[in-house]
Amino acid sequence: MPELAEVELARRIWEPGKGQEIIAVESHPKTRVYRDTPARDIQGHLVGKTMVDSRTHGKRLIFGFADSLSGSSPRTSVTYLEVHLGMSGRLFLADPEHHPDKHDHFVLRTKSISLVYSDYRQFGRVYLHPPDTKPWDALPVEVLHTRFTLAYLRRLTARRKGTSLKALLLDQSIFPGIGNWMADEISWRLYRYPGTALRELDLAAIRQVSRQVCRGALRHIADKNSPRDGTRGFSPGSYVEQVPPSCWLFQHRWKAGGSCPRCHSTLQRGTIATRTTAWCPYCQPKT
DNA sequence: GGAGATGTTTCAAG
DNA sequence: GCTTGAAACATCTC
Repeated sequence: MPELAEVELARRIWEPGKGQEIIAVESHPKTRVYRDTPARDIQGHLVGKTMVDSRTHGKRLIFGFADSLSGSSPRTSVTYLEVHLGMSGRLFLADPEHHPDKHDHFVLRTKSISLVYSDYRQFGRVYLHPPDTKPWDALPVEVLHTRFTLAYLRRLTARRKGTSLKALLLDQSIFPGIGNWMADEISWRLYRYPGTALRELDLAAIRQVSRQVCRGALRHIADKNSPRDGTRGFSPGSYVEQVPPSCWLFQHRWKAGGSCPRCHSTLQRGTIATRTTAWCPYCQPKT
């Protein structure tokens, strides 16, 4: 479920773990989320370390852990744990004695709280990067980064002229962090049918609107403090509740008989680029 | 009981 | 060699 802004919200939920020493790691080692990094590796590398960093990159959550500092000892190396939430993953806080339920794959214990990673569908995954490798160095430029220029985008899409707008926006190597609902939102704001081939589209407009939507989504969680008692995690799309209803397609797309917030035409639904897609037949006509 | 779900990877086909 | 699309993954909700 999580896209760009929800991933940022998840990061904030674990934020109270920063500066705290991990005294134990509990895991269900056989679940699929450990298909890249075995649970025992994570256990071996994180116990006794302190969380010193947390950030997001697209849909990826990256938490840095270093040896707990004592006195004047020099800065030690940082090991990064990366979490991808897949479709149904979530992070939440629990009390130090939290008893993991069957879908809580991963519990980092500190003296005062437990940091829990839960994912019932197990499409998510965790990676432990070798010490001092910065995972984001190898990741595509983020949509809101200054290096996400038109020239950069042109270079990446040079051979993709036949691909649909929807498929393009969902390509994480080009638009990291954009997911299904954001892709529909961007298409709607561009007044283009999501199945339109890239050769018929204006890449500068795609760049501009995708940045708008990313910025807008992040802005609406900016004022939210990370929940101190965040034991319930977050619900999908919870942050968009504050968006004026008339301004976002998102608010309407799943309602039965949902209508376009601009022209009030009944939204259409179908599968484009293998994903459920909603669009307005009047504002986004097939060409 | 059946369909569908806000994601990614793999593989086959074009 | 590149792009595209379907299937698979595992479980819950409607």
